[in-house]
Amino acid sequence: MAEKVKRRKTQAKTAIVDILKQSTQAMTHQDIELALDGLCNRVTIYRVLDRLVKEDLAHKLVDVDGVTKYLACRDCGENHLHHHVHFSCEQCGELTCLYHVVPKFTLPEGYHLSEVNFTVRGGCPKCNATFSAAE
Amino acid sequence: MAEKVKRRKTQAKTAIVDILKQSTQAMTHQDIELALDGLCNRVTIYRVLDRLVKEDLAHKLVDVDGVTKYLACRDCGENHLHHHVHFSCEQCGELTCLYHVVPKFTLPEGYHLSEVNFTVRGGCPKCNATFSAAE
DNA sequence: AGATATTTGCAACTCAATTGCATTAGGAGT
DNA sequence: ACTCCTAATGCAATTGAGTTGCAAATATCT
Repeated sequence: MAEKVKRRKTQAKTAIVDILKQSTQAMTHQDIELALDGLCNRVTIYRVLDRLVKEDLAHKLVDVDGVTKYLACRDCGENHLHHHVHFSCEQCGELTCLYHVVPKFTLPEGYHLSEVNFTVRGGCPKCNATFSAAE
Repeated sequence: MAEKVKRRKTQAKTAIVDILKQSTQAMTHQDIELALDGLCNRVTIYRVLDRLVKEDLAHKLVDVDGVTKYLACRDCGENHLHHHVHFSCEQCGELTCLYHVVPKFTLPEGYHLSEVNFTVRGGCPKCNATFSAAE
């Protein structure tokens, strides 16, 4: 489990980290590719993202519809866990972290927990507002 | 939103429903294809599964690693919601429903909830037992 | 600057899932 | 049982996300 490889600070990595940090929502590989505007190859993006996840600089998470998205790590505790709820809006498609919404539950005897993925789908405040207005 | 189409009871559909009902865990398309043993085409399986989900006879859910799986509907309330926790075992890969584990949480003002996907990853009792024994 | 291991680009590939279209087969009405 | 209509199926081709092998480029250390 020990990190053996010496990571390098490359153009692609720096750019991708910047893009992720600037986004308030989780981004798909495609989103990132678009934002990079040809700075590097598609494959490189995949590889950089993998590395970022390994280095605990980003989270990889899967939306309710199976789309994988990436998110810059922000004040994740020591354990790098995402115990809070992820909200996926049906209208605008945004996937955001509700950092302060942490569900309470207890697993039955015999289960051991290592990772959690809580995703809630529905309408976000922004879309609900325009939706109500249109009615 | 009204169902316009007249659904038909076909060989493929009956077989797939049976297979799903007999399984205690969520199944991938591949699992089902294997169980069907050539009874119908791959594409038909996809289409039948889509129909089953539309008819509220099955749930489609995505594992933490992005693998989509299907599950027969069992005593789902009127709303067909899966508010309970899904447990995904890291060792054996099984995805099971913990029907009695329902997390408590409250969304902030302005959010509207329509669907929920709670997946917890870790070790299931069966695997934890063998794991401990091996140590 | 030179050595070395990491990172990148490219092309080819895998795998899940979808689509168009012609054919088959439920099932409702006669 | 026969006919008709439409849903459902099979097949082949396609899409799209993600991966892999390998040679070339480049970051980092001395």
